[in-house]
Amino acid sequence: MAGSGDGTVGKALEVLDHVAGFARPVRFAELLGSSPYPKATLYRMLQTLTSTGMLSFDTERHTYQPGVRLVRLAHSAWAQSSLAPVARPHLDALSHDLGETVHLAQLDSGQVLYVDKINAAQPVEMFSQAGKVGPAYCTGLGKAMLAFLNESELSNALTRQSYYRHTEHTLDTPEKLRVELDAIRNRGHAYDREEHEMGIICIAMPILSQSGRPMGAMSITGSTSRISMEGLESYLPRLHQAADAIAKDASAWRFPDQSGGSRTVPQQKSEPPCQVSP
Amino acid sequence: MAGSGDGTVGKALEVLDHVAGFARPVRFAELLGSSPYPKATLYRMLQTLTSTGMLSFDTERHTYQPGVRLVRLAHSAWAQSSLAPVARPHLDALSHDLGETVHLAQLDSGQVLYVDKINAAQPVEMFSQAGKVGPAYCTGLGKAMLAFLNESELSNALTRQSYYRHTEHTLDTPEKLRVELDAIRNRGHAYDREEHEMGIICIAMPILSQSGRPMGAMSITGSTSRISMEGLESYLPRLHQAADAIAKDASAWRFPDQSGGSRTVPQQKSEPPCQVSP
DNA sequence: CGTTGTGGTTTCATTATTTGAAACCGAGTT
DNA sequence: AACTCGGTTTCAAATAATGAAACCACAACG
Repeated sequence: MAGSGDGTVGKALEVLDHVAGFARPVRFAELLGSSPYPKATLYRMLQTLTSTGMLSFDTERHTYQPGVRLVRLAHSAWAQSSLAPVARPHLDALSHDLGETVHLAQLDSGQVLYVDKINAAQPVEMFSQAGKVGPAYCTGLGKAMLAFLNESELSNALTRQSYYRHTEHTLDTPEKLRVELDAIRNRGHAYDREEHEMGIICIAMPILSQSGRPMGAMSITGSTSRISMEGLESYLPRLHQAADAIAKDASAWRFPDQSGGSRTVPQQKSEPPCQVSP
Repeated sequence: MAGSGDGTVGKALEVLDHVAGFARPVRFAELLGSSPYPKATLYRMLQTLTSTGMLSFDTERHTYQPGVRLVRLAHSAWAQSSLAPVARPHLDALSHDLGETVHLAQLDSGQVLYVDKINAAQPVEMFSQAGKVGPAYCTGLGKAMLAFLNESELSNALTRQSYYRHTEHTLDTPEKLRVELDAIRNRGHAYDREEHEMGIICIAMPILSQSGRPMGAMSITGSTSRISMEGLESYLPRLHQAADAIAKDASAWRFPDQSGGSRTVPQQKSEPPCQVSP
């Protein structure tokens, strides 16, 4: 039931998030303005984060930005904690068969975290998609996952939604949303009827563990100009099959090898500082 | 000149790295075995990291693994701190024209951090490539960047190499490496003559800032079965042109907008804990 | 040319957090 | 029942974080 800041580390990470929140390099003063911490404290936190490579500091412009060390860490997070590696072949097949765009996402802090995307035509946009976050209350993926949370998780998650009215179809209150989630739970899959963005619709399905918890969700997306809700509906069997297959693989996965605990080949010796200066 | 652990946060991040180092879920005891911290301390650190979502804990198997929150953070790191977004069109064009695989990397802690890859044929492998790290001393990309570091940075970086002899062509001492780096600095580009992996060769070029510092490097890779060193050499002009263009764009970049400091649309309300249980 | 302001950095006594040895706990062995 | 092996909790001592205020560099101003 811990709130936000777990000790020093928690605070430091809040600051990190804060910096990442600006989608651009930020100056100290800007951060200070929008931060609960006093000057000196914030200053020292930034110092620490910078010297550990989580942030990088541009000495010319005096700006902070998320450091590349994160990219490295994220690689292992993505490879291990996300469904993406297991799901990839299934998504590929699905997108290939149907010729539509397919998304894979997981729930993170009540938000939809995209972890993979297979673009129908174009050659993928990589990271520019994976790692992106979106609202849960108004996307097919989000609703598909929310619908299968237990009550305590759900009520927690519902608190975190902004209920911003993106379009005229957005479900903009927890009450409306709960009704929809019940329907989804019964039906087994979710729709996005232009609730997040006009002209964009999708059909989404949760990827459930044995115990029925949502490990993630996948969706088939289309634009109203190209496809109708009924059109998407017709993909249901394939979608269902893919989601099941991923769930199955994901559970099977989890027992790689119980062998030794070190990397194959030595790569480096110790840890270092890190700084940018263009 | 700070060593490794900056205060509590530094230590916590070391632990995080440690967990990420295992490329699989790890149990407490395993970590304890290979950690300098006493039981209780390590335990509490893991708790903190888990409750902040940097790690996730599998309650069934009692294992830790990097948390998805990292993926989210890395997205902004990648988009802001890496050359990838700016470089992407150039890499695409290059790979398309030449029909070869192109890599983009940056130096992180004396190692090569891949931030993008355009695969000649296949439709990209996403994160599975971006975020990966490799040795600097025996790759074209690594050597291209090392060659343009200043003496203090270089000697620091050279310390961090493992000099593991991957192939019979690997330069396996700092001395040999320095000679090679001098040559590269004069020549302006680097080769990988099967130094990292037999059958794989590449030509690499640093991407230099105005001040001559290496912001990153790019390479064209091939297998000896398909192309010769001379073949790669013939791509030099295009490679050079691309590297220059990226350098130019990267410097021009850096002035997005000076407008307000908040996101466009509200997305969530506060920060939460995070846990996995499949 | 001295004054005021702004953005950033450092000091230092106070306060809160981290630390780790050791005790403890629960679930399997033997 | 005694023992061991992961894992978790306690508690006084050691350490690190805190933040008000001082300080510094530099630029704009009067």
